[in-house]
Amino acid sequence: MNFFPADDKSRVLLDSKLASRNRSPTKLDFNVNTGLNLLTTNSSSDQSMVDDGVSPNPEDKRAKNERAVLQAELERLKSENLRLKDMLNQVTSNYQALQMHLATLIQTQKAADVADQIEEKSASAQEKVRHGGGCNTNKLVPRQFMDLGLATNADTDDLSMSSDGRSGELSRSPVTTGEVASSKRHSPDQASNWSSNNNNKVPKLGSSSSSSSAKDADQTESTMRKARVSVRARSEAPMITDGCQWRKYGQKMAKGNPCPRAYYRCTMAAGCPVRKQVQRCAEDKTILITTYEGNHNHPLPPAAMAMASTTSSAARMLLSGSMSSADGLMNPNFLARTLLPCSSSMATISASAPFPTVTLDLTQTPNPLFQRPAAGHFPISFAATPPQSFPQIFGHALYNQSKFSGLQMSKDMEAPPPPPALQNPLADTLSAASAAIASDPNFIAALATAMTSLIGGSHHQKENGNGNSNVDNNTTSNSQQ
DNA sequence: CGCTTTTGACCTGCGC
DNA sequence: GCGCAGGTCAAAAGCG
Repeated sequence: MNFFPADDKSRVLLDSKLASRNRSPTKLDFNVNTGLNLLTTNSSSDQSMVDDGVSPNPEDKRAKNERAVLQAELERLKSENLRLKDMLNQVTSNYQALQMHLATLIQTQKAADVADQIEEKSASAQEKVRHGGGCNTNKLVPRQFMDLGLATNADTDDLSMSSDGRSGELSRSPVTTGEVASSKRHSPDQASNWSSNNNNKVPKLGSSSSSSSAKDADQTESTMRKARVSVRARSEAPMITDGCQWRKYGQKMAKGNPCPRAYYRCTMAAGCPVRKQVQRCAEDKTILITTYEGNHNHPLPPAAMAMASTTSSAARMLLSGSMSSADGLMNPNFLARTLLPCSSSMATISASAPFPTVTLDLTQTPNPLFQRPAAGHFPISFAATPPQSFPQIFGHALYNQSKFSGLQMSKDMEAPPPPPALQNPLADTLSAASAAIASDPNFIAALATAMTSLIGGSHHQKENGNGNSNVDNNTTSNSQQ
């Protein structure tokens, strides 16, 4: 007997094609049952036969038919769901593979750059050691580390020790450090002067005469320039909210700009060296230019981490690049390759300014990172770096860098080995991007949307600008800019 | 009363 | 040496 005419056979084939592998036994059972209980498992094509009025119990048959229809629909949806899942998995795997490949390419390129820089530097150091003599030689070697962008903490700790012997004071040393690093005005002795300025305005000239090596250090320091990070953002507010507490300590009319420039100092901790300048753009007064300088010497609230870390990272990278060259001047190519690849449309570096300055321009397209993913720039892979990983990176508080970077120098890297230097540019670019997010609410919204669509909502952690990539620092880290 | 802001004076570096 | 410009100080004023 053939209970399965052509219709049922074709349906079995169709079902077997749609069903997943592990569901085939069920499907088989289903089909067998269908064969044995023709009325209950008929598809809609059998409806006319079922409803021909011959059946003794039409209501029961109708219910069974409905059930059969629903089951068929369910099976269809299941198979479609599986198919979509397979597609999603394939797309995801392809996406991840591409990201890995891209990251590898970027890091390879940066590794080559960093290797070149280090090679040049070590050659220069060896040259100096060979030709240098006397007490200066001893100073030169650690200087080389600093020239690679290392924190000036060790140096300044020494200086603060020599000047007032109170370097252990947390609120003191960082201040000194922050100012020493580079202010063209404050040489290290002046830095200690700065730290005591609140009490005594008379410069401590005596402290600078402690030794000739200190003078050499002063001269060298005077050639260093303080890195700054400038953020341009459209804002009607007098100041962008970056999570920190600021106290205004001055205001000046700057040349070429009708808008006054305001000077703020971080008041979250006594002696925090971080300052910022806020000024509206002369050309477009809706653009607020905020320039950050220095590193915080205290723990930061999450809301402040993004901007603080960004300024720190960007400035550190700037110094790292600038110090890489033999004469301490900037190496724009290096910087361009490390910072700009990710965000050339929003970040610029000014080497001609009094201070080396990284400018993050958030006034352009709110999200160049996502709008131009294939423009040849590293798209700051938020997706490659899953959102939940940001807080991990983020966890390295600036406070810690500034606190330990000096020790890393003086104690020959007893701290856990920092990530390879080549990873820092990546981290820094992430930082820069996170800062961008932090300061632009529209960007945050765009990012949230993009991430939701990219990650499929599996990662719901909001960045809100807190994403930070202040990867634990580079041996060449300059925790105090 | 304590903190913040304002604002004129002062300091420093740089170019001429 | 002088003037300019950027940056900072600190007394006075404002504010909650």
